[in-house]
Amino acid sequence: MALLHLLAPVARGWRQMGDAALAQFGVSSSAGWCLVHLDQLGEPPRQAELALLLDISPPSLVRTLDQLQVAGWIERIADPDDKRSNRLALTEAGKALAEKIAARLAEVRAGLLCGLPDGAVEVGVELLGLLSLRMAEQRAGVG
Amino acid sequence: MALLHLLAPVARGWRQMGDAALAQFGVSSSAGWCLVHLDQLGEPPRQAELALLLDISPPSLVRTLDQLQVAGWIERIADPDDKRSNRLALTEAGKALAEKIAARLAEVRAGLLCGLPDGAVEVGVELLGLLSLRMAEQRAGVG
DNA sequence: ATTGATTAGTTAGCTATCTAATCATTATGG
DNA sequence: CCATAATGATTAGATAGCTAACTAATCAAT
Repeated sequence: MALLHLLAPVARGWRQMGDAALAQFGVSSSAGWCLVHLDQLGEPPRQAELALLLDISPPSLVRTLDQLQVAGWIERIADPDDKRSNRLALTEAGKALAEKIAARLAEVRAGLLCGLPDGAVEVGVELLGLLSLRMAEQRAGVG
Repeated sequence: MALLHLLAPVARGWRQMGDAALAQFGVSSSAGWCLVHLDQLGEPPRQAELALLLDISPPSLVRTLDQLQVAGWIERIADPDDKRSNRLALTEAGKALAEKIAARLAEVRAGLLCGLPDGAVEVGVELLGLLSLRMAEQRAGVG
């Protein structure tokens, strides 16, 4: 019953915990996740690919990338095969930062998830995955 | 692992489904929930009480209440016992609208939650409730 | 009774997200 | 080969949330 109502505040809380944990590095949670994903990908992705991974829209990603680029942590490299698209690459400094951030976020996540009832996280992931699918269907199918 | 990453997009999706379902009434999802909660409460609450129910901060509520008041669906009634506080009451029209909205949102919720694995919703509620608690502790205790 | 702290609501300004529209480039189909 | 469609990134403008700071009113304590 209250499940759907809990989603937004818990999501906000998680973002705020990330923001607090990454404040020491001078980046927000959303910027931090950009860096972490870029570090984990082997090949420099296009912006739309990264947006898909982060579950945000391409326009939303632009601002964050601008900040990261100005700060010197990423580069937009022109794709030689397609002049419309950029490839997103970490700088040296960005790669080092991404690793610190990943470690910090893993700590925060571990602190938050430790000692939960057996199997709860798995059920939760399955549940949220299903809801996500259904929402995507509704947007596509009914609309 | 991906649990925390799923929260934000699913929460956004749910809000968007609410917005779409309530567009016919000319209200957003957040405004709609205000009305529904006001209708379900017996006594006209103060703004801070409603904010608590909705899991948002009191300043965030102000804008929504302004809109609802301008649209003629709620009234801010001066509390006779405490000149600082308002009591939030639905107008006649607001009460009628709140009931339509509650029915519409219940439909949407039912469509989204039907046929999920046994007990998944219960586990999800427990999980999110626990996370919410831990986040509140961290904010209070560590900060 | 006056001073100081707290509380209710608001305002101002920030962030992150969204959609719709635009521009440049690439792909496609007569 | 050219016209049209589709794609990648961006810009513009909207919304909902937040914190910090402010006003007005109430409470508490000497």
